[in-house]
Amino acid sequence: MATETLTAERILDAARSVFLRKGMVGARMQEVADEAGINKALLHYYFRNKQQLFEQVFCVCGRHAMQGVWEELTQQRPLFDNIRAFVAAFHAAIEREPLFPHFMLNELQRDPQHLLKLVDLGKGARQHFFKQVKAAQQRKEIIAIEPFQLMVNIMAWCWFPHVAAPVVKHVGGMDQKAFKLFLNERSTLVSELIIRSIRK
Amino acid sequence: MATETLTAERILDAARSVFLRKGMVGARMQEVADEAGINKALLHYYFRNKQQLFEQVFCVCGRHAMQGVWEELTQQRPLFDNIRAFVAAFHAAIEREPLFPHFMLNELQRDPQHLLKLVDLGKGARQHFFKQVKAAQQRKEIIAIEPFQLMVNIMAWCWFPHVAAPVVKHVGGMDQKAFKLFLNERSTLVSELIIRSIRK
DNA sequence: AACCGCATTAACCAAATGGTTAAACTTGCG
DNA sequence: CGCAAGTTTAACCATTTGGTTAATGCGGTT
Repeated sequence: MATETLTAERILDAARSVFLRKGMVGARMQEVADEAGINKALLHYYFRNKQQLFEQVFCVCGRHAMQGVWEELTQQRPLFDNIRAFVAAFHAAIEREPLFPHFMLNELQRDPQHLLKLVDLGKGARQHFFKQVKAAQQRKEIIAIEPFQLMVNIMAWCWFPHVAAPVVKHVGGMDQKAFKLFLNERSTLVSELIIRSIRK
Repeated sequence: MATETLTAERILDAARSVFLRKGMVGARMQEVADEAGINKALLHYYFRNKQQLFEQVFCVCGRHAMQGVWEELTQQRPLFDNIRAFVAAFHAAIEREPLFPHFMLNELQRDPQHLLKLVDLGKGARQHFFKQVKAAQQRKEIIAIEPFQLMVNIMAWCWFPHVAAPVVKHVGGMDQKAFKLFLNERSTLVSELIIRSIRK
């Protein structure tokens, strides 16, 4: 039977869910097995050990969650439009996998080794972005700023509200619904304020 | 003998170091004991269990790390000066405890219960800040923006580079020294760009 | 010295957890 | 059918880890 791929798929789904919630350290193989509806031994039959299972999930998740987001930076459009599109795409992507930002940063802090598997993902997009920023600077459209600092600024405003979700919710006195509204407002606010912060 | 407070102090120091690096889940009581240069049983003699030890560390750490930072927002100064002072103070504080941002957000994600112990810390400062923002808006000094969004924007630019330190370092191709330089540049850049993003 | 209370330790315990093994079940095929 | 190969499971194992216990050390008091 071709049940193999089905089971493996079920395992990967369960693993992704558990790892995203608990992280590599906090995740329990038993919990993954339970959520996949299988025996723990079968887990080891498909994935030799926790580390290997984690790496599969990590790579797939990293690629899947940010799918199509980086590309928005490489389009043949004015810089500001690219920024707007990128922020909007990011917002939409995270809505599908809200725990991704925290998970990713957490695991990279724990073992920066994993960086090597992901860093190349947005490389082309970043290079294109840097070039476009420098061009805009030469045309005096934006202020003098290290392009990398600008990149970090954009990422910070996109990622932080999710990484710090519990704090933001609590300090702002929001429930889940209010928080979603808050994020929605941000989606456009962020691009406009980023542009405002650099426009000449 | 008054060695009691001394030992307890040594334990708390060791615990803070270990917890900051490994987090509550990844920390090992044995490692704390080793780093404090004592027996593991003595650890439980002073702090009944891991949870209690963690909570002590968490509270002390949260208060200590941000000491004097929030206050910068409550001074009788123009809004922009308060923002500049806050960002600078934050930068200086984090330099003393670089792992604090990641630790804090991680633990709050794991168990938002801890929020209750810290949320009141900056409450007065935030209220004062919000009032000042609204006043500046009425005087047409800054654009219309939800004060809370502005607050999140400031925090995001301050916290994110530290929370995402490994990624930032790696993508930017920086070693430790270059990273410190990068953060130093940011310290002034952030306040100026924040102001730029809202100034009318 | 005898004693008392706090500080400290070595040895131990029980639960959790990642991982293994050997047996059973399923399915396709000659 | 009967067997071979892949799939699934119950039971088991070794290690780690938070936590306990009972004994020892040690300084001050009478």
